[in-house]
Amino acid sequence: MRARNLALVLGEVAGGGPLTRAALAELTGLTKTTVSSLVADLLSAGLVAEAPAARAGERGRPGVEVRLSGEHVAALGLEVNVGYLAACVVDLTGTVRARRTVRADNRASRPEPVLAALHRLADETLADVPSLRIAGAVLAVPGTVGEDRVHHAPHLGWRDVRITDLTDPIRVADRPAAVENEANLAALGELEFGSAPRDFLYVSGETGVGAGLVRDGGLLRGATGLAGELGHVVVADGGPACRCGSRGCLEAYAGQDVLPGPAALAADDPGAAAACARAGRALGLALSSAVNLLDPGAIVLGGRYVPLFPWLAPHVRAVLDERLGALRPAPPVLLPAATGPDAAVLGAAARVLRRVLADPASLG
Amino acid sequence: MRARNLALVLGEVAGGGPLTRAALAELTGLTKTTVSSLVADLLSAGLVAEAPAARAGERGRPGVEVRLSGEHVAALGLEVNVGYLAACVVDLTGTVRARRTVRADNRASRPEPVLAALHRLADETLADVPSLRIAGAVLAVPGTVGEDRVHHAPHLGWRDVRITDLTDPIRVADRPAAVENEANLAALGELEFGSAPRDFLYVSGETGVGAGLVRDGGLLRGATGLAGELGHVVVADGGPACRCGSRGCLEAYAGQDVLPGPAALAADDPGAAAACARAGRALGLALSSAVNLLDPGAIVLGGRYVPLFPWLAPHVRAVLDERLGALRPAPPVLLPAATGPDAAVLGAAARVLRRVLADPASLG
DNA sequence: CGCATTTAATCCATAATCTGAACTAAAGGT
DNA sequence: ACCTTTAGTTCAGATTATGGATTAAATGCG
Repeated sequence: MRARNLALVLGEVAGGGPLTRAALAELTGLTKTTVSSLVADLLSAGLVAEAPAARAGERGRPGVEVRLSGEHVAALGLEVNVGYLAACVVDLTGTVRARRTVRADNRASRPEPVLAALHRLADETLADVPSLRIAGAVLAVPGTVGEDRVHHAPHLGWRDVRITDLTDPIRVADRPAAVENEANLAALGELEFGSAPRDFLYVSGETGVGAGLVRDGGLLRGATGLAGELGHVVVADGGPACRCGSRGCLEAYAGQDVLPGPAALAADDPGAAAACARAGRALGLALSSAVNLLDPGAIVLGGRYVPLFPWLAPHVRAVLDERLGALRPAPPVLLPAATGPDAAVLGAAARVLRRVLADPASLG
Repeated sequence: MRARNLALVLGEVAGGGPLTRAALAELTGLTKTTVSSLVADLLSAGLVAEAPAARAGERGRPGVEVRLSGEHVAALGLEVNVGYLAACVVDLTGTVRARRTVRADNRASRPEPVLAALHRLADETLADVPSLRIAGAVLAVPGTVGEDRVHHAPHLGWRDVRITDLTDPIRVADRPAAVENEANLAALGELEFGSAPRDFLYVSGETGVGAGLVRDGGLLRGATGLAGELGHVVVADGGPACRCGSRGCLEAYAGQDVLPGPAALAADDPGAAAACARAGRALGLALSSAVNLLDPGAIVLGGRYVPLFPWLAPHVRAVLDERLGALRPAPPVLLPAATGPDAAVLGAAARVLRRVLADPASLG
C-alpha cells in the first residue's frame, strides 16, 4: 500500500541524491501523479524539502528537486564504553547536529549510575537542538545484547541488564532506547559516514575484537544476536591462552594488550614491528576463515587497527592471498576505516535513521 | 498491494497447516472479506484447495479449511554430482511426485554431454507427472555458482560454464533453470524435508566440506555466492597440506578421503575410532569459529557425516563446549541430518516452491 | 421439534489509493 | 510571437481493502 510506496520514493531520494518528481517516477515505475501525492505527504511530514532545480541550458520546464530535509527529523545515538560515555544527534541528511562525550571509568561503576549519567548527557545533547524532532534512540554497548537488554558486557562487568527496567529509562518519542552491539553499530557508522562499499565486514579493534557484516545495508545479527565474535575465532589449535578460557583465539594474538602503540612504530622499534607482523598474520588467518564462511565484498579494519594499518595490512594481505588464492578469483579488498572512535555512536544514530527511511509512515 | 497480501495469506497457509478463512483473517490482521477474496484468487490459481472442516462438538457454523494444493503446481529439482545425475518433481505440499537418478562418472566428461544427459533425465521425470504445472527449475552443483553459471566446480572439472549458453538449455515455463551450490540447497532440503529448526547451519560432508546457513527460511549466499566454504576454515596454523594449496584447513582433517567407512567403525576398529576423534575435534574447532561468526541456532551434520554421527558428535561437542562455554549461554545444539544423499535435489525443488509461496501473483 | 446462540463466510456500500489521459506551467529555440 | 519540450497537477476511472449487515450452518436448550 502507500506505506511501501512512501518508503520506495524516500529510499530513492536518500540513495540517489536530489531528484525531481519526474525522475522519481522514472526510477520507481510509479506514475507522476502518484509520486506527486507521495512527495506531498513526505513534505508535510518534514522528511524532505524542495529546492529550485540547479539546471542550465536545457529545454523544457525545469523540475523542482526533492532532497532529504535536515531541519525536522533527527536521531539520537548513545554509547557506553569502557572509558567514556557519548551521545550525538544526527539529522536525516547525515549531518551531526550535536555531539557530547564525557570520560568516565565505567569498569568501576554499577549499571544504574552509569545509565543515569548517560541520561543526563543525552538530555544536555538534546537541549542543543531543540528544534529537531527525535525519531528514536539506539545505545551502543561493547557486549552481547538482545531486544532491550544487555546480556553480557565483560569489559563493563555488566550481566543481564534490562535498560527499560531502570527507574528512569531513556525515552524518545515515548519509546525506550534500543540496545545494540558496538561493533555492529560501528559497521553501520562506517557504511553511512565512511567510504566503505555497500557490502563489507567491519573489524572493530577495541578492548576486544569484534566484527559486523553489512550486506545490502543490513546487519547480520545471528540467531541470538551474538554473530560477529571474530575475536574468538580459531587461529591455532593449542595456541596461547585467551581471556575467554580457551586457547589460540584471535584476541590472544591481536587484542589491544598485545598491540604496540603507534608511537613505538613511528620510532621504528623492531619489537613493535614484529608484534604487528604476528598480529597481522593472526588477523589474516582469522579473516581467511571469515571470508570462507561469509564471503564479504570487502574487509574494513576499524578502531585501534586504523593507526596501525600500514604495518598490519601487508601481513594480513599476504595470509589472505596465500589461503584464498586457489579458492576464489581474488580475496576481498582490505581497507582502513574512514571513521574514528566515534563510529559506534554515529552508527547508533544511523540505525534509527534507517528505520525512518525504511518506514516513513510510522512517523505520522 | 494485493500481491503482498496474497503472499501473506499463502504464507500462513503454508506455515501453519490448514486454516479456515476466519483464522486467516485473525492471523493476518486483514478483514474476513479481504481474506475471502484473496483465497478465491488462490483457489482459481490452483495453489490451495478447500477441505470440509474436521471439527467435532463445537458450536457455530464449521469453517472450510484451506490448505496447499498438491494437484496443480510443482517444481523441478536437478542435480549434477560427481557420481550421479538426479531429478525430482515436488508439489506444493512437499510431496515428491517423481524422482529419477542415474549413476554416471561425471569427472570423465565435458559439461555439454553431462547436461544433455541431465536434460533427458529431466524430460523423463516430467513425463511421469503430466498433469502438474512446473513453476520452475533449480540445478544443484558441487561448486561455486552465480546467476546462471557455474564458476568453478573442482570435483567435476568445470570452470565458467554458462548453462543458458548450451544449445538446448533446460527450460521450464520459458525460463532456464537457475544454478545453486549443492551445500546451500541441501540446507534448504533439510529445512523443508528434515526435522531441523528454522535457523541452523547445515554442514555438508560430501566430496568436499561445505556449509549453508539457513536463517528465517532464507539462505546466506555472500557477496559473490561463495559463502559457506567451511572446508577451508583454519583449524591449525601450519597443519597438514590441503588440496587447495594451503595448510591446516578443515578438509585436510575431516574430508572424505581421511574419514573411515561406517563398516570399520561397526567392527570396532581402533584406528577408525581414532580417525573419527581427530576429524571430530577438527570439526569442533572449525565450527566454533563458524558459531562465533554466524551464531546459528543449531548445527546439522549432513551427507557422509550422518552415518558417522555417533562417533563424531561427542568430540565435536566437547570442543564446542570448551571453546564457547564462557562466551555464550549454551553452544548451539548438534544434530544429525534427517535427509539423506538426496537433500540437495529436494532442496533445489524446495527453492522454486519458496519463490512461488513468496510471490504467488507471479504465476498468474 | 423449534428456536436462540454461536461462529463462518459473503454481500454491499464506502473509502483509500494508484493509474492514465488531458491540461496547465515554465523553460528554450526559431 | 509561437512551437517544442519537459515538469507537474487536475480529474475521472479502476482496483482493492474496510466495516457493517446479512445469510449459512452448526450446537444447545426448552
